[in-house]
Amino acid sequence: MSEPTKDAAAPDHHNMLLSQGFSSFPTTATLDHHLINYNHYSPFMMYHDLQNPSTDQFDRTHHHNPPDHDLCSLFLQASADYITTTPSTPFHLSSNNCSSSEVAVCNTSKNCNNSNTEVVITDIAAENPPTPNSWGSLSSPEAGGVDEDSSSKGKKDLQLKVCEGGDIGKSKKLKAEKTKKKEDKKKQREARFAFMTKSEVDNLEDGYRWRKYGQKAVKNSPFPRSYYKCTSQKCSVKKRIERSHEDPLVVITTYEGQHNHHSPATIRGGAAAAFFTPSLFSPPPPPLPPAFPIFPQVDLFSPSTTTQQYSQQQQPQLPDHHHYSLFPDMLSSFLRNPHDP
DNA sequence: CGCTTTTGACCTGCGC
DNA sequence: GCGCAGGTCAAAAGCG
Repeated sequence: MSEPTKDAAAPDHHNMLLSQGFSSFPTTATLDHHLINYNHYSPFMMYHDLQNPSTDQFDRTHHHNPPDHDLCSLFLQASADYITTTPSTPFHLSSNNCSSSEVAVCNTSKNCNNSNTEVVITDIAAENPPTPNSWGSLSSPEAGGVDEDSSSKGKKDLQLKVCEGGDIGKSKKLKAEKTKKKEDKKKQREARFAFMTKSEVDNLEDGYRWRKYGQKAVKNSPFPRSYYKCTSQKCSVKKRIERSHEDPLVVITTYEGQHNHHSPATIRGGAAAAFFTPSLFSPPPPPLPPAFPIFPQVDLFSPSTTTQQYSQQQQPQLPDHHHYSLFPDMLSSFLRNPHDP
């Protein structure tokens, strides 16, 4: 997981969570073609293998408790910081396992001060995230980027050629070209992150201002999906909010793209300031329970440093990509154990 | 009055 | 080509 870069004045949501007893972990990876989801912040490192639901190790004992909405929002703000300021994702994902409408299931449980919050971040399609230099020119029609219409028109032309071609070899070649074009188009899509949050409130405050531009009924779900755009000029970030049909208490928030500006709440000290209220930061959090045995609780940025040291060392810097490259191997080694016969 | 939400129409991709 | 589902647009309505 990366450390967001911040202004001196900006609240440090990441460290606020760390001070609450949450530790930082990467989000998602694939292992043996299985999509594995990790907690973003959690005192417990838990996971769920999508293709082996029997390995579900979620702590469901606190689900009846009312969720702590402030904490949910803090998660979202920290995650939004991450999305806004992280120039690259930790590792590539197999987004094929997860369609735009499917969000992988994984839970994080925290039982602290009678609050129970479950937040999950799933990097759905981060195959070709923009670099920091490209933040101002994200590929979207609104930002004057790649025109989706023209690419789809080209695709139609290609389909026509495939139909007209009598030569099998040529047809195969064209089909391959078609597939490649499809993949290229997928790569052009903005990075997407899905958050699953246990909450009675659909639209949790995440520090940014959004304008709703659509709502659609979702197949096989009684709950509609809402579409939002960031109201900031030249920012093409979108988010979708829907409730899980499997668990109506779970809100699935999917962010697409990266903000090219800071959170208005951060600047105004509005919503973010609420997180400094005594309800969250006084009295100090109780000691952490032991980490989940299979997944040692480590700070992946600097395993030997404390949270405080970590923030002092890392805060002013951009995320170091070398750290990310360590994650897949490290986590794969963690994750293999539960599946071993 | 300006901004946001609602909602039906429209567009696009995909499978058959 | 057709139907379906997801996503977006844009006019109208709602709200502070």
